[in-house]
Amino acid sequence: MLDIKKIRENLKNIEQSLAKKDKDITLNKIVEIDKNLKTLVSKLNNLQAEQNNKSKEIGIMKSKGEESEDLFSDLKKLSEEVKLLEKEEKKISLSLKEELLQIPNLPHSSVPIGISDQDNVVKVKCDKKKDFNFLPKNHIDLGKNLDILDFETAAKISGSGFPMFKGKGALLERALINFMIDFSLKNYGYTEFFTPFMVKPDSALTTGQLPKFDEDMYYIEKDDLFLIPTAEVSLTNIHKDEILKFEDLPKYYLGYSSCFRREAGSYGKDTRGLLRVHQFNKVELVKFVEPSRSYEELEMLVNQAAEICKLLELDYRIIELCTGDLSFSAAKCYDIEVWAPGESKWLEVSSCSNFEDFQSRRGNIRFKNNKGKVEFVHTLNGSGLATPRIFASLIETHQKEDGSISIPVALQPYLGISEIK
RNA sequence: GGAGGCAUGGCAGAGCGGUUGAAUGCACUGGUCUUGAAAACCAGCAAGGGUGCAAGCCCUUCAGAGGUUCGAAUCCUCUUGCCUCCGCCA
Repeated sequence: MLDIKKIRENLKNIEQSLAKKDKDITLNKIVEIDKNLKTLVSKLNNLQAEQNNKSKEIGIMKSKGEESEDLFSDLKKLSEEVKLLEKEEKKISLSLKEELLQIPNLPHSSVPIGISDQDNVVKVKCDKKKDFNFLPKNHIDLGKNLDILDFETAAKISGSGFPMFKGKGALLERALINFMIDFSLKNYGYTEFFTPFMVKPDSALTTGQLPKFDEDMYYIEKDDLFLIPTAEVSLTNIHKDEILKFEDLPKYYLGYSSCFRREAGSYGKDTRGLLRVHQFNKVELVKFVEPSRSYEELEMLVNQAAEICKLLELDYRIIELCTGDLSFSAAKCYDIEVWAPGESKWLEVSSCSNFEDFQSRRGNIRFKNNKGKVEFVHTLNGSGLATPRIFASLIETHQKEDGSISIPVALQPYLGISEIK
C-alpha cells in the first residue's frame, strides 16, 4: 500500500512512476476522496472537542450537585451531529483504503523500464550449458521410465495438474526440501518455521494476494480461509501489527510449505509434467530489515538462492525483471531460472523481491528506529527454492544415456544413494 | 460440537458511567552519586491523525464491530482470540 501522504505531496512523480508498471493506473479518485476526508475530519475534530469540553463541564457540575437542562439539550444535538459525521468519516476512510489497496507498489529507480518479459535483463548469464552426446529426454519420460513420477494416478485422485512422486522420486523430492532448508539454515542464520498452510483473508491482504488476485488462490468457503500460494504469506504475517525492536533487525525467516495455486488463466500452458502444477513444494526465505539496508539485503538474497543452483550443479541465470513484468507488490525483483535440457527451456525456480514498505504498511509491521521513532520495516522474500521445477531440471540435467540419474554430491547425503536407476 | 472464564501501554497488573490516555511494578532512556559498575535517588517513556518554524494544542484508539448515554476501558449485543471442563478425533 502506498503512503497517502506521499501521494498528496508528490502526485506527479508517483503517477509517472506507476505508469512504468502499468500506464492505465490513475490516482484521481484517491486524491478526491482524500480531499473530502480531510475537510470532514477537521470539521469532526472541532465538534468532538466541543463535545468533550461540555461533557466535562457536566461532570464537574454534577459533582457539585448542580444541574443544567440547557447544557443537556445542547449536547444532545451536538452528539447527534458528531455521530452522523463519525459514520460518514468511517465510510470515506474505508473507501480510501479500498482504493489504495488496489494500487501496485512503485518500481525502484534502478529497475529497467519495459513492458513485458521481453524487456527483462539477464543479469547473470550462463556461459555454456552442459553438453550431451545424446538427445536428452524430458523429465516426464525420464520419470515414467524410472517409475519415480506418476501423473496419471495423481490425475485419477485429484485431477490434472497435481504431481505425484513415487519411490526414489518421493525420496528425491524430500531430499531436495531438506537440503535446501539446511543450506540456508546453516550458512545464513535463518530461523526455521513450519507455518500454517491456510490463512485468513487479512493475511493474504498483507502480502498483496488480496484484494486483486483472489482468483489465483484456493479458497475454503466454509471456514473463510485461503490455501497459501507460498509460505511468504504465513511468514510475513508473523509480525503483523507489531512494533519490532531496532536491535532485533534484520530478521531472517525461513519456512517450507506446500504451495497451492489455481493457475487460473494459464490453461493450455505447460499442462504436462512438473512445469506448472497446482500444488508444489517450496522453501521460502523472508527478511524483515531496516529500510536503508533493503537493497543490499536483496542482492544477498539472490546470491544465496543462486548458490543452491550451483550446489545442485544446474545451469542457471539471474534475470532482472523490468518495470512492466514486476509483480503487484514488488519494488524490484530478480528471477532465477535453471536450464532444463530435456524440455529445452529455462524454468523459473526462484523469485527474489524487495517490497520496501508496501507489505509492511498493509500488515502494519513496524520497528522503532535508533532514534526511537516508529517506522515501517522493509520486507523481502525469495524462493530458496521451488522444488518441482528444480526436480525437473535436476533429473534432465543429470540424466545419463541409459536413462539413469546421477545425484549431485551435495545432495547425496540426503538420499543415501548416488544415482537413481 | 457443548459449558464456563478471560481480553487494558514493551511486559506484568489496577481501574466507582464523568477533568482516565489510563494507578502501580518491571523493562527501557537520560541524570545525580561512584575510579568504573551495581544499588539508591530524580526525571522521561504508547500509537495514529490534524495544526504549528517550534514548544505546544486538538482529535482518535483500553481485542474488533454495533448499541445504551449529554458522557463508556467501565453497561448491553454480536464477532474474534486465549484458557478450563466435557464430547469427538490423527
